[in-house]
Amino acid sequence: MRIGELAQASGTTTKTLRYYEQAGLLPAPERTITGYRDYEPATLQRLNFIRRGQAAGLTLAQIREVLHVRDAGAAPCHHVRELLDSRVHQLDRQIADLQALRETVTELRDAAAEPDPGACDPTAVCRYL
Amino acid sequence: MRIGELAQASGTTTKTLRYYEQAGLLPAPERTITGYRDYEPATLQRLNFIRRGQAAGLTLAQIREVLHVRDAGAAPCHHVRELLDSRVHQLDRQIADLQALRETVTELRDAAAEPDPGACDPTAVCRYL
DNA sequence: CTTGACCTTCCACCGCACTGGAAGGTCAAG
DNA sequence: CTTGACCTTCCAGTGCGGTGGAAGGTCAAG
Repeated sequence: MRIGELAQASGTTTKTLRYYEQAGLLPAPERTITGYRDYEPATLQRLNFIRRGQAAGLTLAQIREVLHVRDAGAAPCHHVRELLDSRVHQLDRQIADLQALRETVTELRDAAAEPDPGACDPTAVCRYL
Repeated sequence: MRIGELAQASGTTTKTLRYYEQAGLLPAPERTITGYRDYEPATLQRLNFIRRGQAAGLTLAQIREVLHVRDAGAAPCHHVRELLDSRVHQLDRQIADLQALRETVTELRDAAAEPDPGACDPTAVCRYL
């Protein structure tokens, strides 16, 4: 299958597929006599895996590593579990940070909700931030 | 005050101060005869404002706009309130998204917690993701 | 007078995941 | 034979908030 077909089938673009190849996420496919990339249908599974990994918030570098474990013939289950686990912890930290920030910003906003411009110090920028 | 002093006083770097000037966050300061930047002490307030804005998760572009309103002689309170308000909504969305993602990733992780590599389809990448 | 810390400008680069565009080759339909 | 869709490579740019480094000028202390 040609790159355009694969792009359409996987819901991405030809640009992205070439980029993935260059980034080591997709193996270099066979070529036709005239140099066109000729993908195996199984590449679609690989792309779906990449998409699921991205949906879980993994980076392409992390996904690439899993794929390489797989390509080396090993089952990447353990590696995947570790990645997902550290991702959960990272999400917990991010959520907590954002919630704390939300508190702070809400307080600032409420203080600024009924602004009294006359009370502002003209030498300061804004007393509500 | 010279750029190094201001950097130290504000807890940033000379690089960043020059960058802020180029980015329109700091006005071009006076220069000494030999070309050194010579800042007014009030610049420190401005930098603190920038830092508070960043801490609230505002972008430099947003902060710059507030500063420009201020520089034009107006009180930016109203503008600041709108920014903070939209930031709160943005944070709410981000938090909700991350929480949903955390659910999904946790489920995937738990499914992978006791992996059974033998049950894996060797043609797929990993049945746990 | 020299040393070392400080300052200047300018240009390029970081990560991340692409995206755009130029210049040229290939293929199938009409 | 031409047209237009598709493909190739290569180089460069996006956004964000800086950071690194080179080449050169300035200043105060010893």
